[in-house]
Amino acid sequence: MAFAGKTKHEILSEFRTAEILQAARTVFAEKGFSEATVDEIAEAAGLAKGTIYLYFPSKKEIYLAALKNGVAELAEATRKNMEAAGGIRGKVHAFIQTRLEHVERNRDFFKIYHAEFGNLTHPLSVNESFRKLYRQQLDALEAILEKAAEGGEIRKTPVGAIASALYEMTRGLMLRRLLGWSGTTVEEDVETLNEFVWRGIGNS
Amino acid sequence: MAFAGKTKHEILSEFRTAEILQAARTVFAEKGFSEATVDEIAEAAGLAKGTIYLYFPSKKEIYLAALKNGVAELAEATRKNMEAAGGIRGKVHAFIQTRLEHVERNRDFFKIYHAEFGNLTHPLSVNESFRKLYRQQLDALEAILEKAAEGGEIRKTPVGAIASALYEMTRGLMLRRLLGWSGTTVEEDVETLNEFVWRGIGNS
DNA sequence: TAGTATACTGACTGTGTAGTCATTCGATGG
DNA sequence: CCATCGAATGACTACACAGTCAGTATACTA
Repeated sequence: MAFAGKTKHEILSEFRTAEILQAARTVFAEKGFSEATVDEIAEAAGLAKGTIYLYFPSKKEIYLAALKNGVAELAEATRKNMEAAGGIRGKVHAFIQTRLEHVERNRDFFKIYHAEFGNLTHPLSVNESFRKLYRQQLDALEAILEKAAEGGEIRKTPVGAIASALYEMTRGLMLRRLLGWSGTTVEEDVETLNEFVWRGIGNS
Repeated sequence: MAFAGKTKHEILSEFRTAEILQAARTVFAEKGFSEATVDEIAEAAGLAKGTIYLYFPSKKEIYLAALKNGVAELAEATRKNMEAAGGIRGKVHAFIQTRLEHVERNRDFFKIYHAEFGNLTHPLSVNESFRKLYRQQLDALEAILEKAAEGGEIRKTPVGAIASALYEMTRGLMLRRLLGWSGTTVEEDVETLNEFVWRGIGNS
């Protein structure tokens, strides 16, 4: 981000890369990977197709760059906010809130992200590492729930299934918002979901 | 299904159509729509490509036929079982159970079905009607919850969001099973989810 | 058995698009 | 004002694949 100590070449390169990724996100979000063309990305970026290939080796790499970028950012924000929150109740709330709020600010990314879940069952798909990342997030969630269950903070449940349920019900509301089917604010959705989850796993 | 009163032509036609759809389901499940080729479907069906086009006008139509078939079946089974069940508690249980059990018997279909959700945010995607169907199912679920809330069977909640959550947490466990990440039986998953949901929306 | 009808075939065509590269542009500096 | 050089261009190539259709095989009929 800082330009200090960078050569002219590096500055330009970073700028072009960011420019292309921004355009790619718009196009991939609208059409999906297969239907999008590199020409469209080039046009959206205001560049010729050849220029795109000066900065990325293939269409697939552009896609992966756009995806990984956002995924890492979201995962990190989620992890951080959960860590900062005290107690299982706070952590679950942070999980839901972080993700739902993130949608609003990154609609294009979320369309790509969401579409990628559809490819999870195709072994030879664009992104094999995406499955691992998904698995890691579920495992992390599961571990937190497991610990809370042991500590008596929540009732005993099969935590693996609950982690999936929690993850996916949140994603469900994210999708709902993406489709414009929510007449509610993010805060309301967060509270609705949080209360639902909590009454579900609470030991009261 | 019954062959009575059918011409030779009709019988053959039905048989070939079913044969092709079966092969298509296998191929589309494995690769997804874009990555699958008509040649592969032909090979899986033990037919030449030209023959495929005697029974279907395009690749897209094969896909839609394979998809709609299964979607209608699942929706109908779900509706029926929910209707037969008494009370909101039974209906919710029927919803979860029907869908989770269906996965086990229709793995290929579910991979296609699941992949299609990924395309929901792409307006010009293969299947525009899929979104409507999804919406209808959510609306139906919402209506049932709304009624139960009015009747005091469950506590007052924003039913739209809860319907999405319920739908998607169920789909989440379906995906979990599809990926082979469940070490549990269907019955266990059904019970886990049902208990989670019920404690979540119960007014006790 | 010959003649006809119908199901099937697979080599071929047309198209869309990923990726290339010879050429042009424009900035810098002598 | 010209020379040099890296960045950008876009016409072009190669290829994959959906969809076609002239030709073949098979089943029926008389």
